[in-house]
Amino acid sequence: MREDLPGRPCSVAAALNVVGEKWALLAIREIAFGNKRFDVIARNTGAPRDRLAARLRALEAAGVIARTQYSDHPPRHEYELTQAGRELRMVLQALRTWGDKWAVDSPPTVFGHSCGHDLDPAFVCRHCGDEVTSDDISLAVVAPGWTREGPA
Amino acid sequence: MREDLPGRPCSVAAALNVVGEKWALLAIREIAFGNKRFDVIARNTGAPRDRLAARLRALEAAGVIARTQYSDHPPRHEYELTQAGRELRMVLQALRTWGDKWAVDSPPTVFGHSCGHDLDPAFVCRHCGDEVTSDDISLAVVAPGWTREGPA
DNA sequence: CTTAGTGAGTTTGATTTCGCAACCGAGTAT
DNA sequence: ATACTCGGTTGCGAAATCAAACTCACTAAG
Repeated sequence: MREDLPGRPCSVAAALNVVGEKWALLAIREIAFGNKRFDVIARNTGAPRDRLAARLRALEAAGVIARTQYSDHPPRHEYELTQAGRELRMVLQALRTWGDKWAVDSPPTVFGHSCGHDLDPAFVCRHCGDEVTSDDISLAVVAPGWTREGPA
Repeated sequence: MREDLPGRPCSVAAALNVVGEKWALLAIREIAFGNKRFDVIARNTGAPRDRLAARLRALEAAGVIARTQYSDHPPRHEYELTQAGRELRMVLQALRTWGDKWAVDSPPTVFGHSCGHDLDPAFVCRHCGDEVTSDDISLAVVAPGWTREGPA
């Protein structure tokens, strides 16, 4: 996982290196819904079977999903999210929130929160408790390799 | 933007249809940092110049970025985020949070919130006020085309 | 005035990835 | 005996990606 990425050192780039390939996040979406089987994941994502097989292997190697055998003869596997994979659901939720607003006519799904209501998530700053909108985030501290205008 | 996607109707898929291609989100990251110029974006993302040119055009067509001319001879443009693009910063933040934890050794950047502290964002349910973890989200209502196990 | 440099791409040609359809092997159902 | 399911793999053409070089229009330096 320490392959040197081009561009600046960046957690976004590193994350995309894991889940940025085609179909990866949709496969994770399906597994997050509890669809553990290859055929169902393939149908629901629309991914070509060969690509899906390759993605699932890569995601397993990256530690995002786990493949467990549920039958010996014939060998049959099912997929589940690891802790890292479960936490990717927040990424899916952010994409869904954006997509609901900007990429579809009307939201095709509504999610519920464990409190009983429909999920209407807000980003909140843990320090001040206020909602964080995308306009009041700013870059504060950077590691070597970072500058505002970028390395020469 | 109403191209029929394979798989289920889904805002995540629709969002990825806009920003899921390679380099798209990293280009948006750079523009969000205020880097408006082609060369800087290319350097900081590491994207090949032709791919970057293609992405920027697609993102402009999708309404995520705006290209404005700041010089006539020679024609020179600069890129800015539209409102849709600014709201994608929440997606970047979700990816960054995940990447900080699971895809890098130590976070290469720290962001600040306008309250003055380092940004430590939490997802909170607007109804109950409690923090939403990825484990207490569940699918509640679905549009036609959705089932748990998926369409035949 | 000649030479070098910058900015924003485009072109070229090789490499990778994708997508589709067919096939396969081991089992189960009819 | 035949068909069907599941979880893939194989082959192959099409599309996307990549790195490097090239272009065009201008600006700065000597």
